[in-house]
Amino acid sequence: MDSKQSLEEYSTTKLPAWQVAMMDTFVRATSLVGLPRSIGEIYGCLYCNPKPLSFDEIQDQLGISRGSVSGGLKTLRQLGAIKLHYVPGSRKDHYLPELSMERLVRGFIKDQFTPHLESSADRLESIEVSLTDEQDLALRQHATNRLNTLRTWRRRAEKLLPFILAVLGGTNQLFSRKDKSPNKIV
Amino acid sequence: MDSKQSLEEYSTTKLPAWQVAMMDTFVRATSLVGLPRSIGEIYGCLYCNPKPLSFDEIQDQLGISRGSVSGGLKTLRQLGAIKLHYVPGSRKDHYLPELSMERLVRGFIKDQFTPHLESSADRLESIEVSLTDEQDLALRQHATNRLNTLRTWRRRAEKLLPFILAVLGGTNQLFSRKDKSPNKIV
DNA sequence: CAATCTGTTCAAAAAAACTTGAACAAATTG
DNA sequence: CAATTTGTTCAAGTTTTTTTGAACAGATTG
Repeated sequence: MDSKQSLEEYSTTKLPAWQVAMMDTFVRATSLVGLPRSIGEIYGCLYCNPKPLSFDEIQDQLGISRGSVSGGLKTLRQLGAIKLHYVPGSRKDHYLPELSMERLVRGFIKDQFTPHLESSADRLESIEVSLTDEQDLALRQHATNRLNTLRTWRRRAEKLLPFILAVLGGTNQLFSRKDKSPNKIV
Repeated sequence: MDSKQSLEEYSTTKLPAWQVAMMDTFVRATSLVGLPRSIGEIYGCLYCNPKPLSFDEIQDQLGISRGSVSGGLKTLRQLGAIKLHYVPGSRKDHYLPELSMERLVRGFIKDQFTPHLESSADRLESIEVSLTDEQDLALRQHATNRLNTLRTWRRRAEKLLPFILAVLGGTNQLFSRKDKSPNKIV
């Protein structure tokens, strides 16, 4: 029996064309937002398969290294883009893709954008401080103006995020507001 | 006279701390969206200076190569993030930063996102075609479902863009709609 | 038209990002 | 508890991206 044949062989089962094309879509999307190719491949792989896949099945389908699979799954978990799925009788972890666009985007934003936005608030304040060193008064005034513009930009970016999620989630709750001008945005 | 001293010397005038910090903000922002550091530096440099800068002044302040300045200015022009500013009496090009957040974002989206969105529509159709090769009917059905999900995602992403620009531009025109349900979005 | 000025191009160097796989750790099995 | 299974880590290797600077092209000047 081929029992002890656990060298993955050259594995990499040939995938159907539609799956390759679909995975390509995800690879493009992930590199568009600055994530490595392997992450797009892994998510795409899960997205195409009707059943949850294990670590080994993923590595097998993609033909990439164990290290890449491990790291990719870790990132995807952190982004909330995949979910652990318990499979009775198997010791291995199995994964399913998150299919809600809103949750996918929310995870991405929370992980990749929000931290930057927050730290930038601090950084702008520290610029304000170092501005007191500037001796040239006109220049200092100019810099102050620019700093205020930056603050405005940052505030707007912050306000934008809930909108994006609302539009993507299709919740249509954009208009519930606490203030008195329910039809004004910004 | 020191007339023929046109070797930039070690140039790189020491910049004030606030300018360095402000440029740092832009460098972070540009790498967040996947543009090279030098582009953030150049834009930041223009952003901090009260007067239009020439090629040489930029290179001087930043201490980077002529090639990088040339390439960076080219990209920034293409994104609409800087504007040529004619300076009487000088043969050199001078640049000013675009200061409208809406225009900055619009340029970026138009250049980096829209093309992808458009080509993806075609690509999804070609997946539909290659799907006819799939013999396993259940699998084919599954793939069809997933493909439809992708189409929905793509449509939503497309709808999102005008919203983003509207929020950032502060035009408050989000609610002018042609149909009869003026309070429903998506 | 030779010399200079302004800016671009592109091959090669440097830096950054990604992937690999062998060594490791932890849990489970027999 | 030795052997196996499952997955992680991380140094080294590979690939991709960015930067550099010398050669070039086109204007302008004297």
